[in-house]
Amino acid sequence: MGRPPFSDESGLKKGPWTPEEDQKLTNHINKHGHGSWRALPKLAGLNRCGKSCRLRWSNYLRPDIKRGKFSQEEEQTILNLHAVLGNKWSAIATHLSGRTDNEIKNFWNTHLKKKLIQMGYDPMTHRPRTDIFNSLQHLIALANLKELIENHSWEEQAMRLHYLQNLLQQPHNNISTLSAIQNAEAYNFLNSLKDSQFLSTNNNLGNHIVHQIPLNLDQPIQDSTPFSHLPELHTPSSFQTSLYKDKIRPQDTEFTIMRQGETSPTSPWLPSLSPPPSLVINDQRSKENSLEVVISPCLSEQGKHPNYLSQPDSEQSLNNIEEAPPSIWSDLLEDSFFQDIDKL
DNA sequence: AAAACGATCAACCGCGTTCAC
DNA sequence: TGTGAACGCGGTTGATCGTTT
Repeated sequence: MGRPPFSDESGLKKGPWTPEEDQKLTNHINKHGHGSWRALPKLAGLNRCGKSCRLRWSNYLRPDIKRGKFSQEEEQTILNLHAVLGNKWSAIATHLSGRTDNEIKNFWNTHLKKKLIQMGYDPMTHRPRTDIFNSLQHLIALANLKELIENHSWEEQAMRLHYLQNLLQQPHNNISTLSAIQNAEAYNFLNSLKDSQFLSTNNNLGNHIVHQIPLNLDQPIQDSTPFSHLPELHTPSSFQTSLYKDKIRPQDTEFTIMRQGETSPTSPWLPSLSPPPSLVINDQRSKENSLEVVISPCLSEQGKHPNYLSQPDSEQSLNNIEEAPPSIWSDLLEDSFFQDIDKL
């Protein structure tokens, strides 16, 4: 395995290490330590660069390296840590004695990532993949909405945006967390329009929207600023894009602020920090900035099954996604308005 | 039997950070 | 404070192995 030996222009050897080279490197480090990696090859009699020596030692020759398959417990630990740390392989490796960052990275890319994807989870967020990500073309179309709208009369623009608002302000009592997130995305999108140069340069349209905002929300409109009556939204930062800088959400759900790489209470890899949010997540704000992390292998709610990954197949989790109530996005995207966009 | 394909993983590369001067 | 060298990290590559057709 590896590449055939060859040299770079400086004459230093590259490619796979021979047993003789391994022996030289090991002997030298055992006697003198590695010291300066740059100086090491010369001192050890190796025709390699220091970087190559360091890598060979830290990933292969180090005496405390554990070899062989990852155990279930190690696998679970990696999942838990990745949910919190993201692709910080070296940080993850510090919690798995005998495993190198390279090994963990490879294991993640070849096994765990695929496993998560097959189970319907986004390997980066550790959350169920939403329709949003299956509708990339529609999102791209949304990004182009401004341009499209500018080609219509302002009355028509207002009508279409009003339609969007009506969809977004439907009651959410029975929606799942998943669709709540999707709705939040839709809200954020609309809100992004509010501050866009597009609306500020289309005063007629902006005023029209203000007057068209339905008054059936619990929270009254505080002022005449478009959308300002909508409550503050807390969404995972990993869901935020340039389109969604302002955070507006349906007010009957709340989200814990999460930084990139953090996991959510709904992550299957960590024990729930709160009751299962199958319908509504209530007041998670007290947990803001809480970085409490459970690293040990987690158990399911009942404490009987290790987790989703240990189930014989992933159909259950996939079915859960399929059974999620239709989101506002599907309504939005079925609208002829968006179908028109597709034709562009 | 052999070709095609996918999986695996050691090693390389480039970039950001740290440190010494 | 600025600069360059050294280091460390994450992403990517590509040869080899195993499986499927």
